[in-house]
Amino acid sequence: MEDVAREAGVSRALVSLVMRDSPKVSPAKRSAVLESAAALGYSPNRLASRLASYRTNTLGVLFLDLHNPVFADIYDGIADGLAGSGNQVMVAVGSADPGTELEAVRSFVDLRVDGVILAGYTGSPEDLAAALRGTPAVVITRELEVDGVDSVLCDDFRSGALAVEHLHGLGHRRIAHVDISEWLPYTARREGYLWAMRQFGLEPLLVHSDMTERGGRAAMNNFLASGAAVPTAVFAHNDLTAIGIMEALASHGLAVPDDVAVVGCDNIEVAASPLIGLTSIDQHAGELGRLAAGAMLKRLAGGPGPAVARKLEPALLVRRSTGPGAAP
Amino acid sequence: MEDVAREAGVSRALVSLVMRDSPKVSPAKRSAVLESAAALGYSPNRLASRLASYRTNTLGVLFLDLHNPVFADIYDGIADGLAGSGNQVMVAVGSADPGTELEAVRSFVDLRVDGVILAGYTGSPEDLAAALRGTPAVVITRELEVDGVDSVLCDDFRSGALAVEHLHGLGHRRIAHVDISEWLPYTARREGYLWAMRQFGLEPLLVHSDMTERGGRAAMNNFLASGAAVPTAVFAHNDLTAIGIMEALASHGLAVPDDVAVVGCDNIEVAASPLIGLTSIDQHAGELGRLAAGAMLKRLAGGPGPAVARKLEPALLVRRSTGPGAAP
DNA sequence: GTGAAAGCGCTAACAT
DNA sequence: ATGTTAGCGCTTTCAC
Repeated sequence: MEDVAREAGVSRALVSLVMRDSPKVSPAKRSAVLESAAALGYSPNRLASRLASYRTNTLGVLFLDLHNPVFADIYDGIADGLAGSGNQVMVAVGSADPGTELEAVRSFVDLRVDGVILAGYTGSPEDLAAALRGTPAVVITRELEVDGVDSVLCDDFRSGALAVEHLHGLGHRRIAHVDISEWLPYTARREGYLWAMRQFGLEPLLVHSDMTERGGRAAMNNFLASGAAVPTAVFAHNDLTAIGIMEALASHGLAVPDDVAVVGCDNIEVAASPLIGLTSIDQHAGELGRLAAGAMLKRLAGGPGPAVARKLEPALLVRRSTGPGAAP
Repeated sequence: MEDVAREAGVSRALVSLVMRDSPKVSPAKRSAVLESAAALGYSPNRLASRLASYRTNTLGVLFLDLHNPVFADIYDGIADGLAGSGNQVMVAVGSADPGTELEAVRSFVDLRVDGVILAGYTGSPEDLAAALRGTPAVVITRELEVDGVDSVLCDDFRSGALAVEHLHGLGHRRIAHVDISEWLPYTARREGYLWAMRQFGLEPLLVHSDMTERGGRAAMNNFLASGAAVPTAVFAHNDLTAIGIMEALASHGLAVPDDVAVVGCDNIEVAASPLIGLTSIDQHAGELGRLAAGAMLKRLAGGPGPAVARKLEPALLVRRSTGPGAAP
């Protein structure tokens, strides 16, 4: 920078201004600076500028899992919602390990990102608040009551109820739910399922799995091997699990939807594929990402304040997996 | 940091050493520092430490597309290969826009990451070299001749040839290839296909698409609507495209593999699903990620030098989409 | 093992 | 509009 300034015959401060295209610099000097910068192959060290300016114009986005395509949809929404705001996105990927996500958040905070967007967070509100140290955050898919942390989600309780209502309407009475791990803080879908089952006077049947295709397959295989009476319908926590369930059913010679109807959740792209035809409950992933970006921008502009939550209404999309012929 | 030092009754330098758990500090002082750091809620500003130390212990990873699950496999491989190396990963996502990936690389470089891993890069070698400014890089899925930039890939030419050989062996003679855009630098699969077709004295049939499920569907729909003679087999550039093709065939009442056999590339998880049963050519995505991480670690340790390329042998996985009954 | 001093490369008042 | 002067929070010699 020193060199560029000398080469262009100006001061370092002027170079700094040009690099951030400030309007308060004469066109002549500007082009002179730009020219010698190009000649010297200079580009500003952003670490230094961030350190000095206290502003990084960078948002950290944490994904729980790259394998679930719903996160790609969320990413697109975030990118769309941030477009033109001058903010950069830094992505981190969590993992099954519960400590990893907090580690990633801490890392974002140590890097002084302006805000953190969490697409899925499985830890406690207290741990998150501690890791954030006041950095604004938006959590997608979960409602957290932490100051400065907004929530954007789809009504999970309603999603669970919607699935049961749909299946009940088709005549199903033995409706199972393949859920996630018991200890995860995502309980609303299960509760919606349980609530609706009770409303209809039906006996709930809960099986736990791990949110993956493989997990869904294993859960259903285990169940079928157990010799227990097979339900006529299954509601899975997400589409990946639902697809795994369909695979297990197929490998046991059970037809979908005639023997067993299946409902998933998320409405990932492949669910709509004619090869799969999975009835699913759309969580509006793209819209959630867009809203999260909007909420973050608003908070960045508006300063601290109490948590704001935005909850979307889920939408049932009926496809072949609960289609005609599904009546038991 | 000042405060922590005072609180613990030591100098700032000592705090710095403790924070980087240097071995040259007495256990007593160490715990004293750690304690007061916890009490004061202190955590080091990594921007400052990076600026001062010239080492970020961070690698930038650029993905071309989050929607293709093959990148999740690559990510897992990278994370696995980097585990225990003390390096952090920063992810950025490119997009269709050719400028975006270079922008992301420049951003990584301005942030002074120690190295960049590109999972898919569609630009020119010169542009990449310019954007990197000497930062070490590893490109996955492509061979680039740039100093300091290593390549890790699967033999694409062989993949294309393998697909044709497999289909020819099944008795197919009218074998089409649904390719990517003509201007993209990924031409080897196509060339392998063309070479093998020539070897067998067959007439090639090329259609271009965009690497997505939707694109594959559209390409096949267009083709079927055109009234041209339908090939008995199709080799798609990747699995996503292949699945789209299968969807289009299904919606036109054509059976796979009896009317048309389909071969994909990548061997993504869903290809193996019994619901899809797509014959695919495994590119060893996880292994590519692991190798890329290893190459990066090696380069970080070994300094600059000429480009090194590592090429893996693809593996054909035969499934239902070219299974028995496929003979035309 | 510990402390003092000199930067890392930039931004942000302030004065001109 | 442009130059000057201090830092940002940490790491790093280098003496003690």
